[in-house]
Amino acid sequence: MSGATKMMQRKKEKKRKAILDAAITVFSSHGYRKARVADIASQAKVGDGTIYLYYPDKARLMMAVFRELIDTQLNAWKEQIDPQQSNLEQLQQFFYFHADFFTKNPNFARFYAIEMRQLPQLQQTDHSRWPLYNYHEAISSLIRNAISAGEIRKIDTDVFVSMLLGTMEYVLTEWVYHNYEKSLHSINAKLIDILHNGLKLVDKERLL
Amino acid sequence: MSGATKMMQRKKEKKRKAILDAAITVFSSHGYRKARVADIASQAKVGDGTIYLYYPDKARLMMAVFRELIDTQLNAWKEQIDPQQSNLEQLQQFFYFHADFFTKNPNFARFYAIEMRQLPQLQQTDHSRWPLYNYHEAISSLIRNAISAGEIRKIDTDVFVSMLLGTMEYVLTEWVYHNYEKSLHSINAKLIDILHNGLKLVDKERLL
Amino acid sequence: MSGATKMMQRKKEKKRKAILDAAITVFSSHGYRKARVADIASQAKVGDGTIYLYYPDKARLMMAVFRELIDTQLNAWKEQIDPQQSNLEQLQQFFYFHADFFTKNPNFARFYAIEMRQLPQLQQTDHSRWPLYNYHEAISSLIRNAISAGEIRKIDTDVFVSMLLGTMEYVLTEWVYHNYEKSLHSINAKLIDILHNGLKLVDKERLL
Amino acid sequence: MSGATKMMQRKKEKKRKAILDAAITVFSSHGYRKARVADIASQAKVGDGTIYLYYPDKARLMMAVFRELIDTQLNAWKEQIDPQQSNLEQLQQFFYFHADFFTKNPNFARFYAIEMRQLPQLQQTDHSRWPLYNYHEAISSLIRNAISAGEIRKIDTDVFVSMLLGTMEYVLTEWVYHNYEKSLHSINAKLIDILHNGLKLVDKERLL
DNA sequence: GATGAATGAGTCTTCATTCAT
DNA sequence: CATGAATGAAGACTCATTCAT
Repeated sequence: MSGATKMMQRKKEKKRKAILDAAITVFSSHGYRKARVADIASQAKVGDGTIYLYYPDKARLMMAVFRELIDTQLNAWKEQIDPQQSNLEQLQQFFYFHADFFTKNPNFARFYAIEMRQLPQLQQTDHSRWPLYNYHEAISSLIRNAISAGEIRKIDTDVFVSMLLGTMEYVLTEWVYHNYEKSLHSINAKLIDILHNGLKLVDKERLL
Repeated sequence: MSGATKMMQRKKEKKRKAILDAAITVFSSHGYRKARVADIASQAKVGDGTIYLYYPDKARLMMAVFRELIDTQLNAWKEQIDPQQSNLEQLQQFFYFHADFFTKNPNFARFYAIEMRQLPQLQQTDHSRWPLYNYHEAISSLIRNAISAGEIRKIDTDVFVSMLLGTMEYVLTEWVYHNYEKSLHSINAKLIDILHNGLKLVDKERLL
Repeated sequence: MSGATKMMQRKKEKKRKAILDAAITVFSSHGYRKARVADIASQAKVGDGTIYLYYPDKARLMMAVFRELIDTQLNAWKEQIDPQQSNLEQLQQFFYFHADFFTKNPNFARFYAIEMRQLPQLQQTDHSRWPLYNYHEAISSLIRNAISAGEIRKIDTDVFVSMLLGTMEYVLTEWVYHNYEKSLHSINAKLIDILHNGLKLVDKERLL
Repeated sequence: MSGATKMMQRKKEKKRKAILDAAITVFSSHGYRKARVADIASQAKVGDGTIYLYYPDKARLMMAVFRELIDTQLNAWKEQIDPQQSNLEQLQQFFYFHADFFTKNPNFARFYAIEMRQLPQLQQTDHSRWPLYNYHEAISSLIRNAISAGEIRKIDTDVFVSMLLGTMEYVLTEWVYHNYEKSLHSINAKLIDILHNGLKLVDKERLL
């Protein structure tokens, strides 16, 4: 009996995954508002009502899609980290990794930059509901480590995370709005330079 | 004849302003989607159809509301600039000014951080349609001047603007999501420090 | 499974009929434009949206109503045909049958004469979409048979059909416009005389 | 003073004509429903409200347009009548004349065949309001004369008029629906044959 | 658990007509 | 007489969600 139950659970999990995948596809190509639950259902090859056995409503499904995407991204990033790299290098790698990903999947860039903003406001009493919570945590931890390791000076971690993710979002949004001109990689290089060295005149310049 | 026309033009302009003000109020309190055109009309004390004599549709009205808010902000900021200040100081002032404003008008913060993101995508072939175009330009020019004046080193202006506005948006969004905890001013100070000095260990720290 | 499906199909067909009947009633009494979809829905005791599961829009529903009426008419006419009658007599019967029907259902006369003309123009690339296509075909075939059987001389079938249906429509329209004065039957008799004998002076008259 | 008044009257008449002409143009190209009063006004180079000084509402303007077109047609037809022709020949001429006209002005055919049907129903207590009243009268009179002159046999005039106008409308409608295939002239010839000779087998055929 | 037919709330926009100037 | 800015009524349609089977 327990075996049968396990199999059913596995089956359920498979169905949940099918729905999630369908949702990713449909949300990505149509956007949250235009995406119809019925489309997701037919894409997932389940009945319309079935979706509601797995997710309470469209908005939560969207949230789940986000978390799925973000987790997938985070994991992919973590897997390709070279443990020899310093924390700072890993952080830089974070941006190059995403520049790569979005360049290759412009649809997801639109999704990330535009669609995330359409997320219906849920009660935000819980910080961990913040859609980018996991990103925040991952970067946050890297920064703290970099500080501990003496790789960078002691800056405010949260503010710095906001700078990084805010810039990333903004750049991405502009990139999408302006039809994928420019190169995300070239932007990255300039960004890292500013972050690392600040605005201060360097000694050489000061001499001039 | 020309007198009458002038008076009518003034009257029309007054009505346009009434509609815009009503729209700001209604959009701010209900959000773009829940705001009904009919509510805006009655708030502005005009007929439903009158709105369409001034704005082609709800989305464009929203755009106009934005531009109005942004322009008002920009002008208010410009007026309180001390011409004695360096470009860099003016830039810092920009953020303190906004921190002030949003702290005092949290409704507008929500509007700016959340509602702006609901803006229906119009054809974005024209860069000047970018909602924050004026902000971008204003900051951009300050930065270029600061560079010319030797106040800061020669960084990529566009990337830097993206960092500033992106961070501002992100911080604001977090602030709204997390129910106006923290203080925007304290965040500002930390932000400016990071931007100015970068991440690099300062000599003193390095010596330790 | 197949049983359940069959029952559902029958249920669906019943609902389709309910909607169609409600539409006939509402369209007939209010006219196409004033008829509200919501009224049809409540008359049919279904939800507003349900109608759209069966007909893509109001205009197509109207088309379906037409075809339904016309088919019903055609079938009723065919059923009461006396197979002993010649083609010509059947043709005459066609008009007497309709005169009867419309005299007894003046509402349908108004519908047929007036409302049909409000039909939104769909793309008319396909001749079989022509609302009176079935009528055209039925009469056309009678005429061809009458010619083959030597009952009437060899005239142009299409033109003759146009004469018949056009006259029918016009007489009906006048009848409705002029508040159902005259008798459709008396008109019929005169019409048939003209059609059959033409305008030519008959020999007797010529002799006078 | 009387001179000035006369001039004003002439001016008014000119404006009425301008509005009517504009209405013809706009109604013909957009159809009654889609035609906007404001478009007619601007086409006529008058204010929107001005139209209502000349016509009580859109529907009556449409009626006026019809009468204007029909009168123009009737007059044009009358002018080209050869007084030597018999009444019957004049009647035939009536159809050839219209076939010509509509072939050269397919837009008006659409207008006549389709748009006339959109005419909002006015109270039809008065027969002379019947849109085709003038046509009816003109043809009616020709027929009566033809009968008196012994050119045709004594048929029911009204029914015959209905046949003629009904057929004309139907043929025109089909012609428009089916994208102006066929030739109106060729149809005319067949039509006249049927009308004149009826359906009866002619002696020659009877012999076969 | 799964289905998918049924529901019905909810709103932007048009445009004929009016009337103050 | 002429204007044209202002009005406001009116309704088809979509689609997230439910629930009987």
